[in-house]
Amino acid sequence: MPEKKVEVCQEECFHPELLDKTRRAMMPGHTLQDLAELFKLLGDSTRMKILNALYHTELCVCDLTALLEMNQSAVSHQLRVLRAGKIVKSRKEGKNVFYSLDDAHVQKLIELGLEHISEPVHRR
Amino acid sequence: MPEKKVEVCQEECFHPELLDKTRRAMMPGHTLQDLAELFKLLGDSTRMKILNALYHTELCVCDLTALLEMNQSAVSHQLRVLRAGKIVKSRKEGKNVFYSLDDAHVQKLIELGLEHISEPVHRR
DNA sequence: GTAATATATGAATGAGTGTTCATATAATGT
DNA sequence: ACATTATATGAACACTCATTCATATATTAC
Repeated sequence: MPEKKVEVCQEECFHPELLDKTRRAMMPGHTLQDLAELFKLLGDSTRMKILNALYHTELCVCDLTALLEMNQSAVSHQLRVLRAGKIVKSRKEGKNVFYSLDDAHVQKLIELGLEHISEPVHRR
Repeated sequence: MPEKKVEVCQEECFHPELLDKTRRAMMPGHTLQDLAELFKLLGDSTRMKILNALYHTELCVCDLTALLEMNQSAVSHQLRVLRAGKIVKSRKEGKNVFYSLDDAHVQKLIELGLEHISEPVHRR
């Protein structure tokens, strides 16, 4: 059998010194993982609706359920995801549980995201 | 059969006036959808690695393939996703295709995200 | 105590998506 | 022309994840 084919491209293609430099400049893997996980939390329209609803005021689960016109169970599941990600916090009051945003960064992230999607047509 | 059970909670639970006010303050559905879709693009560790690699310099596909130690096909697929989302742009030079970030918002989003995940222990 | 209501949660299901494999396209060199 | 290399892409597969259903827990009212 001939020697195993190397899976990376040949000399004229990649730029070792640039690669090394880039590799050193990159964030550690676990940081990138955490970042991706954070954005994944924001990457669902149901959760985005919830966050937008909580943007100005706290709301209880059944407020959110009525607002989103969704299954209460689905709302609770998503709230759990957001709570686990430290995006929202909860406060119990009698039978109700009120949710609110837990981090000002979230608002800023949403605002920045808005700037991106409302950008004028891209070049090209 | 008795009348259909209403799926929203009863009087003492939700707050109609607050709900109406919140409803009016919320962004239109398609905007929230677009926002979620943008964040979904950032919500994958492979794509986040690519974006971090392109943070300071442009790179060709095989540079990225070597850097991520992944299948070239997987890298190309993810680049296509990022390109479709207007996150990166490409430039052809001979046999190589060089990719770079297409929007300064992306860097800002990543920086903001970093602030969130590197936040000191949350209250509570 | 029981009944009613608000919320949480586990299991099942179905849709979405990332990776791999095989292959196609495009550009360069001979 | 052919061979080689870089990149793109379609199909298949596996895995993740959002929603639904059923049910459990907790709180209030009676």
